[in-house]
Amino acid sequence: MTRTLVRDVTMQTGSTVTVSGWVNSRRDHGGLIFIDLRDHTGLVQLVINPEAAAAFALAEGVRDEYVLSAEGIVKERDESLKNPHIATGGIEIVAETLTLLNKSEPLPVSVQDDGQQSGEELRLKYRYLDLRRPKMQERLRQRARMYRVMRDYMDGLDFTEITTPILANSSPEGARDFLVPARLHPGKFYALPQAPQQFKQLLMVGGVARYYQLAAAFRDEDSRADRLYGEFYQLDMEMAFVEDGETIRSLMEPLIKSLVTDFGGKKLLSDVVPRIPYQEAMDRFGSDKPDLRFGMELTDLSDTLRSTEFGVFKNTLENGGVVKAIRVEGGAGLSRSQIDNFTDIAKSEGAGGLAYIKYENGEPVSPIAKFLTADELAAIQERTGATDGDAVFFGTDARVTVNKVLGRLRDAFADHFGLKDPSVIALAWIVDFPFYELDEKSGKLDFGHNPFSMPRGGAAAVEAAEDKLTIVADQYDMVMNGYEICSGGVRNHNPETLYKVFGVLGYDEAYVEAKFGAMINAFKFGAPPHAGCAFGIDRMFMELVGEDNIREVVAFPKNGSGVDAMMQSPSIVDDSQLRDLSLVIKTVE
RNA sequence: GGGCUCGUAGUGAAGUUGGCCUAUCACGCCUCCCUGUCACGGAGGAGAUCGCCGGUUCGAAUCCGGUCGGGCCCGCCA
Repeated sequence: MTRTLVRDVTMQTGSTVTVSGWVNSRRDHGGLIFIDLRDHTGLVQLVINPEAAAAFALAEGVRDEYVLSAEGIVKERDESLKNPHIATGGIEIVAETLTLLNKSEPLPVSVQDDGQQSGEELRLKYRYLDLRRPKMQERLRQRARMYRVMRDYMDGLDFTEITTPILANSSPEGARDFLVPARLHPGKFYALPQAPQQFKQLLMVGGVARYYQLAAAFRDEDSRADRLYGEFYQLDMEMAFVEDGETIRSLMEPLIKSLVTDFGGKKLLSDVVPRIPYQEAMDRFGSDKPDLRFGMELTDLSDTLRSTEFGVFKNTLENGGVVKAIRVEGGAGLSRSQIDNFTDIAKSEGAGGLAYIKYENGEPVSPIAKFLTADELAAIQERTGATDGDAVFFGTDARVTVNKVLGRLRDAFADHFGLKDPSVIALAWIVDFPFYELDEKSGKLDFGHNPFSMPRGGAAAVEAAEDKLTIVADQYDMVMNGYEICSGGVRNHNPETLYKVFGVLGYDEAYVEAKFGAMINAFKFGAPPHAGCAFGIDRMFMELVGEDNIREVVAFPKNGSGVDAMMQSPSIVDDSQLRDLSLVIKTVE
């Protein structure tokens, strides 16, 4: 007995077929029973007449989500009975035999897309039921298609997919590791890789030249709406004999564009993907991952207001801070309580408050207007381009704080005014990240992004720079609608330069060798220059299919506190397992 | 670690300025009726110690304190 898929049933009109699936719904008319049977290809209506006595008797006891097999003749429906809303609505199967393959208790969550959707907590606990929903089925298939597009593209460019170890080593930089106790080496641990970074660089030394991988990455950091707890997937790639990031960017860009348009069916804001230096992005958008679907660029008014007598601005400017502004079109219509909400957002990012000017009936209306001269008010309006109906919001503080505050507000205003067109994807490369940055708390110099990237100009430039903060790395992120979807860089393949960049932070050669022995060693044996990057697949997919929660695009995600509500992991293990691992559990404060 | 927020039948919601709440509605569930439905329809029924603990009060789903769990955010995280 061969089974026919529901989507193919129409082609079998007039023949006898066998279909199998779940009872999507049952409509019992007393002397006639309809069952909508669902498989992974769609729905089809079974008609069960009393003449098929055994089938009819069984159908009377059938409930939603029972698993059935049905054999019967595919019959074209009378015109008046056709249902244009479903793909198989032109036909129905007149069942001759029904076989009950399995029963089902009433479901704790809905498996229909429409109507009430259960809370996420329940959906995750019963994920196997949630996955029956057509939308979730489609997500899983779409994701597989995206994998295929990426693999086809990389294979076509002669890249080789290589799987790197999951049992790897703890890395001192970056996120918190997941540790795995090593049974054969009591007291020692593997770590799950935060990224295949070191392995892929070693592949370059190994002569692979063009590597990629759809790689699992593991990080034990708290989750967010756009950040999974624990594990996620990257399109990780690396390429030898590349000395500038532009080579990588222009190599990967067509793939992403095609994912946006061909795969995602979205419009690109611009076919030219801008390259925006990090500092410029911070100054113009207040973010290193700006959403470019809308404008609202920040205006620096520090020079304009250099001689103001308004105390708040004056003090900040005298202390080396800045005054910047953001013009919000239509912002004059914001209510007091709405502005209070934006003020709270500003404060959460470190602002003391949120000054603003509304432009109504040709007049600047503002609590601070009386502290500003007419010339200053005119200059503010001219510089920001504000017109009637707009509002201008000010940030005044140290430059980094102001950028952060206004960047966050820019995003919040865009949400409020609905400026994020879901059918449009705006891409950008953020380039030239600072190699070093100042740690805010300690005030000490630290690596900005990744210590393994090449400082522009190499060791000589590091040596020569008086202010180490001015050293730039050939390091780049790709941004998609305000989400960072890729990070990469030209790597430092030179042992001497590696020692140098660590030396600036006070680490000696012995430290570097202890921490990154394999890589340093490898680099002594003819390491080619190389560069690469890694795209966050889950996050990219989420944006392409228009979800705003990343758990929606993963089959079995953990919840926000790292618990798999379905499998109940993590869990307690047997004492014998701990003994094997030479471990004793002792809870510490 | 911190901030905000949510927790009411199987599911989704209403009620939350204390009292006609003996907690409302929809879906689902159970029983019965129904031969053209496709959100089938009709009649009836069951199902909730309002997350948990404690307090205030004559009286608590409602107020207070604590606690547990979820979500969003900050920290953290390429």
